[in-house]
Amino acid sequence: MRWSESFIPTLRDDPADAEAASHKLLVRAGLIRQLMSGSYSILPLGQRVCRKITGVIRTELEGIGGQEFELPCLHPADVWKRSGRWDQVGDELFRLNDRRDADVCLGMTHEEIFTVLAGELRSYKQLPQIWFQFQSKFRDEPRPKSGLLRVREFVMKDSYSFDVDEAGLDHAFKLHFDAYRKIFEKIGLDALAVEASSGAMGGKESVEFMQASDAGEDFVASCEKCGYAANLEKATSELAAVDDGPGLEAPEKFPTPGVRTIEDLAQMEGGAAADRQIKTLVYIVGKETWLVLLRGDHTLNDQKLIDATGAFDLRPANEEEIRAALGASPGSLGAVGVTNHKVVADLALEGRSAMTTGANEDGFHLRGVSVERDMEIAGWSDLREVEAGEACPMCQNPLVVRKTIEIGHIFKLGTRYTELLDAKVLDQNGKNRPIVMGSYGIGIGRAMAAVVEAHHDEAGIAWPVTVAPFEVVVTVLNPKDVETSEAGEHIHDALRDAGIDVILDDRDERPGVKFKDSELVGIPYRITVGPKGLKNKKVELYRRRDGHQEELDLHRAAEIVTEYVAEERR
RNA sequence: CGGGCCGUGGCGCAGCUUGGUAGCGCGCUUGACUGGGGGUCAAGAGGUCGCGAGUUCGAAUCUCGCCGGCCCGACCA
Repeated sequence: MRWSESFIPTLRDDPADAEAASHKLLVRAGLIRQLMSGSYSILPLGQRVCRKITGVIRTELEGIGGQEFELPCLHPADVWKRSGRWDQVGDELFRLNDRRDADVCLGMTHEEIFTVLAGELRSYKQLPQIWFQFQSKFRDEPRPKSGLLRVREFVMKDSYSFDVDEAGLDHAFKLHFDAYRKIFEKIGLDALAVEASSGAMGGKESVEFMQASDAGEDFVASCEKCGYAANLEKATSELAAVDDGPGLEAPEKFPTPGVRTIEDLAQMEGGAAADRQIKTLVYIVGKETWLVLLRGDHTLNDQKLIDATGAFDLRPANEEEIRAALGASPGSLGAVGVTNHKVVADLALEGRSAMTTGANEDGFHLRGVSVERDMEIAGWSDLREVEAGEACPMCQNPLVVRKTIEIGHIFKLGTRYTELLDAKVLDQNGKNRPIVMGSYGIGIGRAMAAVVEAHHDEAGIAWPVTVAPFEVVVTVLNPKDVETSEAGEHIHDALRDAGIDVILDDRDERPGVKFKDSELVGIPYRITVGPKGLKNKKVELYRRRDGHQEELDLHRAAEIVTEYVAEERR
């Protein structure tokens, strides 16, 4: 392949609207171009990388018995209505009408459609099955950002497992877990597997694969010592016990003029330390008003509340709603004596007494409150967000919190979809039972961006050989010099014939331009062919990853570099 | 959806406050020189100044509306 004939539109400057390193570099190196917010064209160089990534994934999935499909993007509303998601997912689903005015939508994933196909399975003898595809997904994200990291249209590898029972699902899940580890390792990512919330997906267990990066938007708590790791939406920690001391017979109201915050009350003479206060938050859950209780110094994690309530439309109440519900303004709220609203409390409040909380009367608080004695708690849940430095729930070592990119997510779905969409088989006893299902995803573009986040420097991208658009570039310094350009072509042809992905930079450009471009694009090996070296029958090898250089004999260069590449392909 | 910023040749930007011939760098075309880290010289091509209305003799510039993009937050399979 000749650079002079390729469409590789590199840019000297960073695009003005890019922030994340991967965004800047993918655009500058000519791999992608934006079409509109959250929608990108993949250019030839980017497509080559994506093809390598999908190749790695395909190999591993076929290795665990996966069979490849290709399903439609355009779905009838009917199946989404039957699974309940038509009403559940809201604005994130792209909905449209066809010419007969029928409701259709663009698939945001393919549980429904695969489940419809799984309806053709009749007997447990046909199980297990693992089905997968690479297909575009559409999600009308409220805020696309960071180039390929959060988009509205993207290709995803999604796979689905179908088993007779839970044990089968556990096995399929484990197969995927191991396959994912291999995939991410092979494409050059150092993915951390973490416990995650299943979100609106349903199901009871899920694991996310996270790549540490400043460009990420998820936070993960992990323990360096025992390996515990969880998304902050799920993470827990062990807290030091708080000594409440002797309490009171009954709550006692006291004036707290001007006190609006936990901090105010902690500072006030006769107030209470933050960890001796009860924080009262008001949420609108569906059509109901709920009170959410936390220790004063703790923060609510919204996803934990969503998981605990099982609600999908939930938001903080506004000032008027709070007044209407409790008769006081934020700053003096409490749950003592509240019976007309549902009250949920964080586990850290269990058994606590002699606490201070709002009196539902502006300017007054209650002290001497015992949580169980004085409040009607409808449910206890883990609701608070873990903070860095708190003790690991497994081994008490201090937890580390890191920003990460979610590059893969695997779910144990269970029978939600198969029951609603009627995908059942007869078991060994001739009894009809819903297939037990798992679902597993990897975003291809996001994975590519994550690799860039993990492998770049000031000069540009530094692809691992396994996903590089080209493994070797042969840079001809002076293409007008016949001897130089012929030498370059010979090396190029020899590498190509040896099965190496090689590109010949035969452009009539200054050497500096070609060096900069090859480093920006991030090709792992560069063989420089120039008149100076040729006088001694030498060419120069440059390794992008660490800048290592060595001189090679002209006639052995292709052979040696082929070996280097083969080694790194693994 | 709330807050902030921004739309001017392919890319990056100036011009707008104070209305009057649309500019710079890079890139692009042609030619010459040059040839181991984005070279030099010469001659060129390329712009409905996001869109629409208004004010004005005259609008990139002022006013209003709309559209689009980025960032923070909300949200997020």
